Amino acid sequence: MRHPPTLEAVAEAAGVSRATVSRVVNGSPRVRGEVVEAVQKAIAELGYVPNRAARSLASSRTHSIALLVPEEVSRFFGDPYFASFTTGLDRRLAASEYVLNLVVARDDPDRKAVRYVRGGNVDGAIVVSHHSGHEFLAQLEGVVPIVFGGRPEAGISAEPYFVDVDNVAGGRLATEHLLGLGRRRIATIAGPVDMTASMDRLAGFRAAMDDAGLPSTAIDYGNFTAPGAAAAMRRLLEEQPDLDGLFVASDLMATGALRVLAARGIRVPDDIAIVGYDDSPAATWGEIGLTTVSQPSELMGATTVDVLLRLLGGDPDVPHANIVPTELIIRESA
Amino acid sequence: MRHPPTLEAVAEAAGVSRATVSRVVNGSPRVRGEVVEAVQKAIAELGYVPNRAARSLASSRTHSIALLVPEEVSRFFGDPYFASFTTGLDRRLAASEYVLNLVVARDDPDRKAVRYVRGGNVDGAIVVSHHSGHEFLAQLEGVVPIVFGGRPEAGISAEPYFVDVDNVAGGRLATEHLLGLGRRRIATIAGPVDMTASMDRLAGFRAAMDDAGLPSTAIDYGNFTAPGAAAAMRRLLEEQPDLDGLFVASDLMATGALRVLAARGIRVPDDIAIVGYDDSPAATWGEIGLTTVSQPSELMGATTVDVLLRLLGGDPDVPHANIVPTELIIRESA
DNA sequence: TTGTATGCGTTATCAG
DNA sequence: CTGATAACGCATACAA
Repeated sequence: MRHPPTLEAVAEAAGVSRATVSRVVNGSPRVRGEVVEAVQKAIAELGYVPNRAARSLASSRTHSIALLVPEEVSRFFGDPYFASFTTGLDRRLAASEYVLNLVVARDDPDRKAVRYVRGGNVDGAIVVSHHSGHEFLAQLEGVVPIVFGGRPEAGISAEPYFVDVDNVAGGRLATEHLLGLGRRRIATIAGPVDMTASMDRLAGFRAAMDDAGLPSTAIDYGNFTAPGAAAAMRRLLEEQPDLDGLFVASDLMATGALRVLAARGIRVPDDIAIVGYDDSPAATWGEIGLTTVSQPSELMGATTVDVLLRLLGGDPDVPHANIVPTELIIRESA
Repeated sequence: MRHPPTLEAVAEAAGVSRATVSRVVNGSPRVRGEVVEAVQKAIAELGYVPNRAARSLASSRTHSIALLVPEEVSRFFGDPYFASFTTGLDRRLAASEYVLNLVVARDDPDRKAVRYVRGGNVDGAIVVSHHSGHEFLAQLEGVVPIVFGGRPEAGISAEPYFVDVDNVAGGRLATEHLLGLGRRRIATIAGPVDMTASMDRLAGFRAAMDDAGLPSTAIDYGNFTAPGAAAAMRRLLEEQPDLDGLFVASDLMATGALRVLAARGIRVPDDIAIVGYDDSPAATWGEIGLTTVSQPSELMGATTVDVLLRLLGGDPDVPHANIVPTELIIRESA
């Protein structure tokens, strides 16, 4: 592990001062053309790469941002939403000077994540999760700019920057589609009660049912997991066997519900029409394509980066709430 | 974004020198007890967190390692192997002082990944991928210690450190399971002859048969594809119609073999017991679950970290080849 | 346009 | 056991 070349070495090789080399490296316009060339030649020959720690120490900017994911690693990987979100984020980030540091930690016992951010490792952070109540995030308040993928629970941040879809509108959209198909005995499988996204979708469901003059009583909860949704589906069928419509708050949960229906010989969409949420890959895993509300998660990831970069760029009027549109993707299930 | 407290501030608050504070922070044994307490109190009160850039610059250690994944982001997330590998890796790393920097880049046009590592951002790197031929990795040679998850293709690294499964043991494991079921007329469908993984599995098969005093003559090759395996299956049945056991060197090939058996009305496992390899999703595609040899990917991730940490710790005799055991996943086919 | 000098926050090497 | 003090590699006011 030999010693890498420093600015000093490049300067010597090019016959200029360190300051000039630094200017060339940072693309300063006021350096004479031939000097630039000479320096770049020296850089190439020596294989010089700026030392990030030194650069960061001197400029107090790290050129890296953290993606904080307060989830289990397995959960992070298992959920297509995160995959898609991260893809959009990564793509957008690739076009910038920044690099991404992924910090996945469900709980943060040693406060490693907090120490990481507070230790000046990153210029900003993006937080994505389906959960809330991670009060350790409060420790990051005011340290660096933070943008949330999905509106955070109140209490985590006073006036957060976030990117989100209009989940109430999404829930309404799904439900109205079912109503438009003539379904009247419609149930919903919601996500966790401690998550705004989940609760907003439920609110949209209720609003649509109210508007149609129908009772929105068939409600159960699936915790955003397939097994959880399967259990919810069983309970719903027990209470109301003659359901003809179902809105499930995530596609992953929908797969769980579909499995239960298939096992009982209940046909989709003939007997029960189903609308999911997310337009994740899970929507097309099964025999029949799932009609679903599309969360443009890739766009959300990209937008989150945009917002953060504007913040880092010192843009004075970045909006706190950044809402991206949802749309209904119609397939076979409804 | 206020100015975070520095060592200096802590030193002043505790009435000692910076050097002493540094010692306390780094757990040096030779500091008087009461002084330690005073310093820790000051640290807590000020909410001091060491600045990583400065620390890294001074000590030339970053306490972070990179996970380099030369794949598409979507591929990285979609593949259960990576998910599981990363889970094991992350768990092991959580117990250490290190943090993980994820760098996913299929191609590296701007050499961002290379620059990142060469820029002194990490103390070491772990590389996982299904692909080979990523010559950009050669640029990292000698910069920091690197450990590969899975033996890298020759040419990427002269004498690489890597973690891999023991394919010979895997082939043996599968075959011995068949023998343990009382099967005696056992055939195998191997992979390509020019792949070590494939040949090692075959060697394991032969060794197990030898040990059992049985002839290992029923051998054919399926090129790791389902059609190839189907053809091999037909040839094997032609030569020896009374087979009662079969070891197929990949689950994908097993699906091809199973199709042939089904077409001929040969029952699995009643007539022929089958063991596959990989524990891939293909193992559960069919009607009957495939008993298969699984790569303990989570263990591999953890082991990769272990190896790297030993390297970083200056351990003089870390083995280059680190082989982890395989395990048998028993389902219905054998 | 270029060079000089200083400081960024820590660690590490000396003395004491 | 503790305190000065010199690096660490780079960016950047300030001079020239």
